[in-house]
Amino acid sequence: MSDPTILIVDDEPAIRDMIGITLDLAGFNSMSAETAHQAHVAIVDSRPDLVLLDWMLPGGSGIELARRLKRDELTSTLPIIMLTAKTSEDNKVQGLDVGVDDYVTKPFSPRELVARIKAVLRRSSGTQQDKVIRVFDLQLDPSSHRVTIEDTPVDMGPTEFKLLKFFMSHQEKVFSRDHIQDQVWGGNVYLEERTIDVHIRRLRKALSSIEPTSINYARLIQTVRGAGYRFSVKPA
Amino acid sequence: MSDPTILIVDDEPAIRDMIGITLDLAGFNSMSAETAHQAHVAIVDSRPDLVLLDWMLPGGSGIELARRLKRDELTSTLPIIMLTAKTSEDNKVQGLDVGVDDYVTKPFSPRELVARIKAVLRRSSGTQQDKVIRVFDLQLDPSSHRVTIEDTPVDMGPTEFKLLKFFMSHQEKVFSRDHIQDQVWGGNVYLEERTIDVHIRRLRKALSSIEPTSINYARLIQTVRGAGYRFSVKPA
DNA sequence: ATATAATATTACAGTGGTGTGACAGGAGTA
DNA sequence: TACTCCTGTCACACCACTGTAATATTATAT
Repeated sequence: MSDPTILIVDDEPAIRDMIGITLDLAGFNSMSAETAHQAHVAIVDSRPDLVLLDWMLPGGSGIELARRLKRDELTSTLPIIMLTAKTSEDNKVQGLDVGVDDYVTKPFSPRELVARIKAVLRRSSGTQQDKVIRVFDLQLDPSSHRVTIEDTPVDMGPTEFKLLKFFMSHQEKVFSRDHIQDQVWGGNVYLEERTIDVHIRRLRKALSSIEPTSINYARLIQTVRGAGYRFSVKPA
Repeated sequence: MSDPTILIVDDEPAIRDMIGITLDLAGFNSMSAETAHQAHVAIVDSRPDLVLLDWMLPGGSGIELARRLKRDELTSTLPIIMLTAKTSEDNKVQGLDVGVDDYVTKPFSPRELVARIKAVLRRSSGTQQDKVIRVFDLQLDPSSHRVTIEDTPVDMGPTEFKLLKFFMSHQEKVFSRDHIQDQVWGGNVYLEERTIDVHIRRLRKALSSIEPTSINYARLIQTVRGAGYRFSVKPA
């Protein structure tokens, strides 16, 4: 996996720069946003691996953003570290209540910040992203970037892998082509709608290639006419 | 859910028309305003789903309008996409700062514009909080776009799905064909009245197809002679 | 009972959404 | 450089779905 990208959300340019430099030195990619709005746009567009979020954004929108991110299913697994000048227990509790992953109080040392970031990334990658997803004898292992059916490797391109990973981690739910594009390609790429179809086709083809040992796993990728596609264990 | 309405605010008629045509082709309803004042009236009156706002309105009132809309509680959630000829980062930052949801620089391709509009609408519409509707062993799940009877999937077309969803979320109430047409097909299509009957028939057929394990769910769709149809748990 | 209005049912042709193969350009590699 | 793999797009084919008209059936009124 390439270097994780960290989004810094703070209204003070000096803080943003300082943290940015620190993170670069520590081997992270960093990007920054000044407001909650900017941050939300950046998150949807660029899908960072972690967000450093200032508690005290103008308008008190910091915690509001955190709450929104955790509420929305699509961003709820995105790790968030809150930055705050206050040390009061109240805030801490309130922050963790929202579902924030960790908490750093200003002033903090670069070393502490980096350590906490690494810890959170390690924790979240252990539990969330890198967990093997299994459906019957179809296995997808994010960490080794591999898909197997009954322990036989399935050959597919990177895009099909991402597509399958997205579907397998959001089963039994229909996604429009637009939605799929957002999730798999990212928010600021413009595709012909039918392109999705072609990749679906390639994914199905890949899943069928191993057969016919047992069930046809391509059937799990279901077309919902007029609505989009769905990964489902139940028959269509 | 009918087509979203987009308000175009630009002082140049040519631009308004061009965008209007683009949006119509993409399946949106569009309306336009020439000045910030007109726009504000239109917003209050017609409550569009999104505003495309030219940055450079005469009198520099574009950004002023954006700020006002975001400040006013009643319109603060209305998504705004700024249009501008400038590519400078300054404007971008300033625009996002005001709370604008996205930013498109002229000249832009119709495809990009439509893609951004869709993305913003998707983002702002929040997570679908659609809950599963259940009547006895008949279940309709909007998020997976599925209808099941005793966990057996029921096959039906998109229109029948919408029809059933409408009925199940408005039980024990009679609806005229006109009303059903408005709700399921949308307001601006002309249908032969009998067409509704045919879809009712198709829906009943689909609901009967799973049987005969227990009750006949087609009976829940009741004909009310001279008035319309009704979804009811009680016998007719 | 018969007539009449309202609804049910069937059949059908047009359309739009999706599946599929082919292709050219691009990114990465040897 | 030549090669390979991958990607996005197009063009064509196919079929599920749609709306309508025509016919059959049922309910209400005379």
